[in-house]
This record gives sequence, structure tokens and C-alpha cells, in this order.
Amino acid sequence: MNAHIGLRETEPLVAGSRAGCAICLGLAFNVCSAANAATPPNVLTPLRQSGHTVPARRIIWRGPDMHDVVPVICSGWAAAIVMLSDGSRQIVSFLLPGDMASTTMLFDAKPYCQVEAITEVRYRSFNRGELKAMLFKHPALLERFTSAWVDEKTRADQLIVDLGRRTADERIARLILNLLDRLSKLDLVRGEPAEFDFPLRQHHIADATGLTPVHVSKVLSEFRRNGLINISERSLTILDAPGLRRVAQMR
Amino acid sequence: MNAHIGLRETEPLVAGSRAGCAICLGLAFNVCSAANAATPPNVLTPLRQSGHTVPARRIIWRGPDMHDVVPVICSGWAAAIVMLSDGSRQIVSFLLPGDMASTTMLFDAKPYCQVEAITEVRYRSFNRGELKAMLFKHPALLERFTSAWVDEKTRADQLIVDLGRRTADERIARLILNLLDRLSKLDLVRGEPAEFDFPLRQHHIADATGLTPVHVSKVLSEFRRNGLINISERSLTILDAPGLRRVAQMR
DNA sequence: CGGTGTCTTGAATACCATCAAGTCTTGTGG
DNA sequence: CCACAAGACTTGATGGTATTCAAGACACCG
Repeated sequence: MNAHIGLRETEPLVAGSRAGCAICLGLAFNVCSAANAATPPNVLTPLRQSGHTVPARRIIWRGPDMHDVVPVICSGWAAAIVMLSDGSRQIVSFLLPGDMASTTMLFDAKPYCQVEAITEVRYRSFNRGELKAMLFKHPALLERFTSAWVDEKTRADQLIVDLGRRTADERIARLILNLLDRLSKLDLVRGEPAEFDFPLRQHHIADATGLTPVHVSKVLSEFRRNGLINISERSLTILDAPGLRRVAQMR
Repeated sequence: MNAHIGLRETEPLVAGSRAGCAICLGLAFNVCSAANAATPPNVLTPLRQSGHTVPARRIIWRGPDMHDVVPVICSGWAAAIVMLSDGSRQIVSFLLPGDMASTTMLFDAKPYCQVEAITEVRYRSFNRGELKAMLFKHPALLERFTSAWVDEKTRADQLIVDLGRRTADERIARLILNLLDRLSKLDLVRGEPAEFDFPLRQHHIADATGLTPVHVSKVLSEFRRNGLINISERSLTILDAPGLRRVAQMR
């Protein structure tokens, strides 16, 4: 899951406003291409799409019902989650601004997971066929898309290794460092020592690392005791980056 | 990892023979398209490629050195493995005949894992650029390729769930059932009760399920005691499919 | 024939889950 | 604005699953 395709906004958008979205989409594509110096500006015609804003904890995209729409996150955090019949959950990937839930959504309509908002989330739904056609028409966009796909797969494989072969401390440290990485590419990390918005509840961390919320609490407390990180007011500060990396890499 | 792109052979091939490979590749593509009734026969020009045969346990494709080649398995079993610095290993996917190590190899040159032969393996290496160009030139092939990609990602996400949220028994039962599924699509499963070649050592199962060989041994013994499966002479028989599924699905 | 790889089994241990109780925060309706 | 409920987090006690350690049986190969 989780493909960053650079459909980000530079300015706030009137939520749900169709005109606003259309403008923004054009903007976003230009921003995207500008950042990459690949696509000349204004080559892209706006796609049909619909903007939405949902509060935290709402389900954005549920397996069975949505067929032809591909959601792209504009702002906020979300998660792609596989639900098991006993109520336990596995977060397959976190979705940050600019992410499509999964690159596979462009091709496949049978999903095995749902997308849930963690914070308030603004997102846009694209028509799958149109989005696909557009990507294949513009090489620069396709390039971006395939690179998003490679990133997504790399992260998935990394997660497999983490869940299969690493301890609780390592998993949690790596989760934090991965988020740090992704967020700093989005320019969402502030200052020195590094600090960023951290809307995850401990149960989110548990669902992502294959642990229980109780154990996550214990590990995070230990991290704090050791002066590695600090979490307060939904914000995470990395106090000792080398130390945290040491915990994460160990082995 | 692991993309089945239908580059299989119908007949044995003189190992390493360039002419043989070229013929076989044409054959293979036709077989592939015939199986799908999508590509008209003979539309495809043969690609440059090289055939290889390696014994079990040999490394086929190592991260750092191979840049522009994409290996495709012709016969035998292989595994894509992530090595950790303490010597522990995680198998990210098993590669069966017709599988490309990963669809991402078409686009990305920086690999984080190696491909190892489990049995003797025949495989072919394609030039990445040429293979890519060919896929994008022929819509039917591209279609096949994207579907391989979706399968690959689906399996990766399933593995994430298994490693994150399932017990040892469940993981091992699911591994067996997944292999049964894939092998039966390749027509490599015989008879009733279902039975197939099973070259995996217990340490392979351990590396794939995130367990230790010792514990794999105990679980398999229990499966046998309960009359679920039987393994002998590198062949696995599923004696009680519903029972095994019950163990696998549980929850 | 020794060496290596594979598998099995038992005992001790470690890591993480489960259970439980309590604090604190957040949100909601009266 | 307060009261109450629900959610979030913490901490300690206990237990289970899987690991680690160890030793031995067996097959295969050079």
C-alpha cells in the first residue's frame, strides 16, 4: 500500500468546493512537475475528481463498496488496515499527504483492506480509468508513478523483515525513523532536534508493529526514560537520533 | 517480490544454448499469450537474453553487482531473501517457474535482497531496458505484467498480516496453502489427496514465517500427528485440506 | 569415513501477551 | 459549566508462545 504520486497542494483549499479542487489539481500537477523539473507546466488537463473532508477515525475507503475510485490524501494522516475476523488489525501502511492508498488500486478492484482517517483528512477521489489513462499518456507522470510503486514495495518488504525478524524495540524505533524520513521529504519536520506532528495513538503503533498497545506503552516509556524521544501534545521530538538509530539498526 | 509474467517453457531447453533460448523465448511468449488469448501469436520479436542453470543453494542474483539484468525463473524453486547483519534471514517471497524476482526490478536498480536457488534452477536474464520497452509496446503483455504486480503486492501484504498477527501454526498452514494455490495454477499439483514436490527445508519455512527451525519442526510434527499433512521424499501431501484450512483461517 | 546438512526432542529461558486496576484526558449532553 | 462516559495511557502481576541451548539420530556427499 501507499504510493506517493505528488498530488499535493500548495495552498489551503475550500473543502468540497468543486472549482477549488479543479484549480488545485492543476496547481498540484504543476507543483509536482516543478519539483521534478520533468513535466512542462500546463500540459495536463484537469481530471474529474471529488474532494472530501472527513474527521478522524472515519473510514475513507472500504473494500467491498468502492470500485472505480482512487483516493489520494491531500492533508492529514490515514492508514491502510487489514481487519481480521477476531477484531485484530494490521496496519499495512500509513498514508501521508500526497499518497495514493496503493498503486495497485489503479489496476485492481478487489481490495482486502480499508483506509481509515487518523487525523482529520482531506482527500480527493479520482476515477480510476481516467487517472490511469492520464498517467500512461504522460511519460513524466508515469515515471513518478513507477517510482512511487517501487517505494511502496520497498516499504512493504522492509515491513515484512521488521515483523519477521526484529524485536519490539527495533520495530518501534524503525517505525519512528521511517516516518521521520517520509515527513522530512514532505517538509513537515521542524527544527533541531527534529520534531514533527505525531497524531498516532499507541494502538496505531501497535497495529502497525504487530504488538499490543500495552507493550507499545512500555517500550515508549523506556525510550523516554533513556532520553531517545519525547512525545507530548501529539508531537514527537527526536532527542537522540544516533541512539534511536542504534536501537533500530541493531543487528 | 515475485511477479509471474508467464514466461514459461513447454519443452526442455538445452541449458545455456543461445539458439535454444531464443527459440524458447519466442515459444514462451506465444505460450503465454495463448494461455491468455490476448496477444496474437508471433507479434513479439525475441529479446536478447541469456540462459543459466545453477545448482541448489547458489545465489542467482545479488544486490550490489547486477544492475541491468532481470532474472526470470524457468524451472525450479528460488527465494528472494533479505539478509540481516547478524546472519538471520527473511524470505520475502518464493519464486516459482514463470516468476520474475520482482516487478520492481523493471524500474529500480538498488536492491535490498538476493535471490537464492532452492532446487536446481534454470533461469534467464533479460536486459532491463529491452524488457521494459517490450512490455510497454505490447498492451497485452503490459496487462499481464500489471496483474503480476498486483498479485505480488497482494501476497506481500498478506505476508505482513501473517507475520504481524498470526501464530506459528497459522503462518505455516497458510504458507503451505499459498504454495498449493500457486502450484496448482502452474499445474504442478497431482492427484487426490493433493500432493506436490516440496523442496523446502525446514529452515526455509522458518525464514519465510519469521520462526526458528526448531519451532518449525515442532509445528510440522504436530501437523503430521494430527493427520493434516505428510512430508516425505521432498513431496508434500495434504491429507486433510479442511482441517488445514481451519488451522490457517482460525480467527 | 569424516564432514556437513537436516531433522527431532527436551529443558530452560526470554519476550511479549493477557489480565487487571487505576489515572488522566477528551468529548458530550444535560 | 459540570457530570459522566468513553478513550487513552500507565503499571504490575501472571502466563503462554516461541527462542535458545544442547544433544543425538540420520542421510548424503566428497
